[in-house]
Amino acid sequence: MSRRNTDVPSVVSAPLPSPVPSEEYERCPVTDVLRRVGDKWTVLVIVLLGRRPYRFNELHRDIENISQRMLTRTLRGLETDGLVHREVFPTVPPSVEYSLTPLGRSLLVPLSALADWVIDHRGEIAAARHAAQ
Amino acid sequence: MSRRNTDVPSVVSAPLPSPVPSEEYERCPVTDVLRRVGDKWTVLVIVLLGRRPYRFNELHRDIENISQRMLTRTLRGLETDGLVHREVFPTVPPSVEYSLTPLGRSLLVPLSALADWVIDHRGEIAAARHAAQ
DNA sequence: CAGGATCCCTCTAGATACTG
DNA sequence: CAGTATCTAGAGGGATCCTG
Repeated sequence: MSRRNTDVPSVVSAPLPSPVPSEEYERCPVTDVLRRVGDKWTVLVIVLLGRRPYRFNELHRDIENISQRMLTRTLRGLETDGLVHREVFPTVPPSVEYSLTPLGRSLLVPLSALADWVIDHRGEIAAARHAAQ
Repeated sequence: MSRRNTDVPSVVSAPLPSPVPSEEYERCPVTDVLRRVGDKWTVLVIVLLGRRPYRFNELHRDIENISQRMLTRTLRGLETDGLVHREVFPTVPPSVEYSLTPLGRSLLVPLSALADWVIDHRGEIAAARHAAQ
């Protein structure tokens, strides 16, 4: 892979066309995933499921203030993208277990790196925001 | 730092209280940064500025279809968080140059890792979405 | 050149109520 | 238990016009 900036590896420093055609970013897969992961609940759900499988109401209890609707939507979105596995046990009453797929588990690695960056630099960000008022 | 899951380092596997108190995620700095970076234009602007400094209309030309308003808002947001530096040259007509701060440049590293993950797995994600219809 | 101001529209989060 | 259905407020995003 060609790289212009040796300080920053990977696709982020790969050449882009100029101007960037709209299809390249409106459907940009990176932004696509960032938007999924950047919503209000998804990261928290992924982190919890990274520890162990959860049942629906277990998540509902452990994530304070999430509505049933948003929990359902978050889980459905993750399931649609193949990040979460949903297993229904035909018991009475019904029981559904959610867990990370191998794909979802692999996402924890870069997500964790980004989370570490935020933790390491949140002071600087807060200071910049404060300075900007 | 304590870790439960040795496969996945860092804060993502650190213990969380149960239930997670609302302040812990509503103002969660990780989600906060993810939401900034997860909007429609921010990543593209960061990536471009990671190559070289840009002037306003240069970005406006190179990012096809972005409105002036959204470019301004995106740059202001990045500036507020200390990720982008804005330098005004008092020429006639006025000239403004945008560049990444060291903080912004450091963000390229985990952002790049996440982008690489997406590139490596976008086939799986697309397949999962297709399978889910 | 680099925006600010204004209006508008869509999309999503969230609350509430109901159900197999 | 594990959801669905409906409604609303607000944010995100865009088009257009205007200016130091």
